[in-house]
Amino acid sequence: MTTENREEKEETCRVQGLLKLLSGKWKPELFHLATLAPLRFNSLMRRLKGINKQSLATALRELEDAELLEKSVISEKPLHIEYQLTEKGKSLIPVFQQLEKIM
Amino acid sequence: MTTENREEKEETCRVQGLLKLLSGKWKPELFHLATLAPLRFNSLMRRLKGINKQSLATALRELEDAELLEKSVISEKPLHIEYQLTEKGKSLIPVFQQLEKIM
DNA sequence: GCAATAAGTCAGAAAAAAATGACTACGGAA
DNA sequence: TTCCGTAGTCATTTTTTTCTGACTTATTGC
Repeated sequence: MTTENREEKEETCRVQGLLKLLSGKWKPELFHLATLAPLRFNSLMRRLKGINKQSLATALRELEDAELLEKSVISEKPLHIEYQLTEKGKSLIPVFQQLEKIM
Repeated sequence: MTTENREEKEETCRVQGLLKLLSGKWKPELFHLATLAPLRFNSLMRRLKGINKQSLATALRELEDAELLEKSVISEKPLHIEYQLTEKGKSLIPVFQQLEKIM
């Protein structure tokens, strides 16, 4: 069996979607912040230095659509919205920790 | 301590570089193929359907620069080049396996 | 009622990533 | 010496992503 032949067992990469979802200029850090505490839009605008509303809104929506984050309306003094990790989102935390060890 | 206050312990995301490296249109699948067997340029051109030389060359160089892949000249019949995972590259395999479970 | 805070949307511009097509360089076979 | 396979590079175009600035909607404080 030559090295060339060994390459035959083709199979599409299933990780692609998740990597695409978590990549880009802001999403890795956004996800990381989400692992620490619930998040609010304007707070994120301040903490992700240099981001703009459009990009933040898009990133949040994509993570929400993928069910890694969920949105909830908090009925406190200034009525506001919080984003937090779903169970699926939390299941990614150990993966991130492993990645940190490798780098 | 309010939810807002809890967000204060800022810390940059260390995973960003690796996610950036492994994302993009072709790199996840390229890396995945690399986990299966050593790879050659023209074989990859055929297997990554729709890719072009430029993009493949760039992806390979980036993974090589990050020391996830290494290049070696094989002195066989038609002298050629093989790309294979480094030890650092191999350490990513279990991470990918974990990601696959989550999806 | 008027301004401020909170959480956005939208259209267009700029920047970054990916694709195209032509070209290069080397070794081996005919 | 000419052609083929292998492994690319380079300049330019196209596509995708990100940014900018103006505008929106709802709630709250004065």
